[in-house]
Amino acid sequence: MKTTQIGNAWKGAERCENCAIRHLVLFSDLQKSDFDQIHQPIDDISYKPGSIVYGQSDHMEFVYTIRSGLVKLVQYLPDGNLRIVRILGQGELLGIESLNTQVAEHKAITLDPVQLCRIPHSVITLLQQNSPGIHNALIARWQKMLNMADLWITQLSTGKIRTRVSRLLLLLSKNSLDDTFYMPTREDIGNILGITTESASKVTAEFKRNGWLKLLENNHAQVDENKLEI
Amino acid sequence: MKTTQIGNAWKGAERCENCAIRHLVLFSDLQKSDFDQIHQPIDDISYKPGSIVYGQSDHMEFVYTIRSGLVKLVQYLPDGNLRIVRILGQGELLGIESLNTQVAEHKAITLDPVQLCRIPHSVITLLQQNSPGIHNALIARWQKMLNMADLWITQLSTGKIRTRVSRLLLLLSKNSLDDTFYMPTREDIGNILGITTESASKVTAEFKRNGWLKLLENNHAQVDENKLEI
DNA sequence: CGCGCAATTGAGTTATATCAAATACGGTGG
DNA sequence: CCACCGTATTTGATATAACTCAATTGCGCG
Repeated sequence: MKTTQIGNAWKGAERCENCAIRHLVLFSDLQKSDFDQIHQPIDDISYKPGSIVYGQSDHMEFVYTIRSGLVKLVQYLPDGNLRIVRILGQGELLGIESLNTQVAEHKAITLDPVQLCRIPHSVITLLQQNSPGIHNALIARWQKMLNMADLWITQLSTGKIRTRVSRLLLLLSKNSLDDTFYMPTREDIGNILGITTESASKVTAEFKRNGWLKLLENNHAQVDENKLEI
Repeated sequence: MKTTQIGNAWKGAERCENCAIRHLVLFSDLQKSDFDQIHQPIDDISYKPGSIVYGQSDHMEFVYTIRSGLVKLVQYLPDGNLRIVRILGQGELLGIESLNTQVAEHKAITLDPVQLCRIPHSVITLLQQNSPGIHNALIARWQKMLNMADLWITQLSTGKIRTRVSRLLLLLSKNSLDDTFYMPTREDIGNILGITTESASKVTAEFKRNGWLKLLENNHAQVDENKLEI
């Protein structure tokens, strides 16, 4: 299942300092001297779509920065049902909650090809003691996660199905760099919105017939932002 | 509306140090010397039920610790609809997001008689610079909020109405100190679960008929935890 | 080219919303 | 203390939305 290809592992964080997306990640505020403190290896790992990064209730010794790709966070209900509670993208942090509890609150599954940096908890702990800048970066991620959770409640769990699918597609579209975006499977759409796969399919098929939604290759899609109802 | 009775205002934080619920609040880890840094007044304010502590998008210069009572956080949708995204109780922090953005993400309304400590942002900022212990306290609150948000998504926005009402009542019951709990209005239950007031009423009325839910005076209630389906 | 999974579609059922009316309740003033 | 008023809650009948189940089609991959 977890078909990870361990790429460039290296000691310490020499390359973090020159990382192409450093401005987007946790270490954006750090100084040269801060990086010198880091002696544990920070690995750069590639995942195929559908890989499990970690499971709910897993004991965690790492957090993960998303370099590229999308990851869904899934939570299971006592009755076996599940709900996708967030989708995280570039620059966001996986397993942030485990920094305090050592335990993962969610199952994290990649949606498309994903590259992650795996950061040992001990690195974060060390930086927290010596590099005050890290605090704001962590808080910012907590805040973004909470905003997204609230959005999930108000926009994606409220109202008629057609409205909610619209909101989801618009959200995916806006968060994308170009005018196309990753189109989740109908099953995932169902688990994001708390509806059945069939209902998700009926609405997306209708949007396609109306020409408001166009499916492209590679699980991507494009929407007409003016036609979709909010 | 906002009928606040400003109670004991005082300079600095002499009384914070000896606060009866200090172990529950943001300042639990602070030392004597930390309190000496605080020179802005931290006011203790009482609110009647239904008072607006602050509005969505308000410019914020304070955060609020809940000394007692319950506060609902409400968010409005573009179409005027609303959803209650959280209910906060003793020891929790209102307006935590405004520490970074200066703007409130929610409207905060008291459910029952509430006592809050109003803490200027500047106090938190100061402590963040000089008293590292405050960071963990803040992170812990972010984490608790996020856990609650996820619970709202998975437990309270997923499944049939009867199940969701059950989960809500059980949740309220478990979070209560004694075996009774604050019973929200049917309208609030609707806005918590994303259902209509009538549906909320029909289910709660049914629970009452079955003897699984007993209404007490003072908007309190009691449930038979074994009978309510999860 | 065919296989297997994902997506779509349709018919029938069930759950929930809607609309309207009746009842219960709490607080206020006499 | 009681009657009254306004609001919250309950209830019922009906309309609509969503789910369920089953069958079919479409699509990517070997």
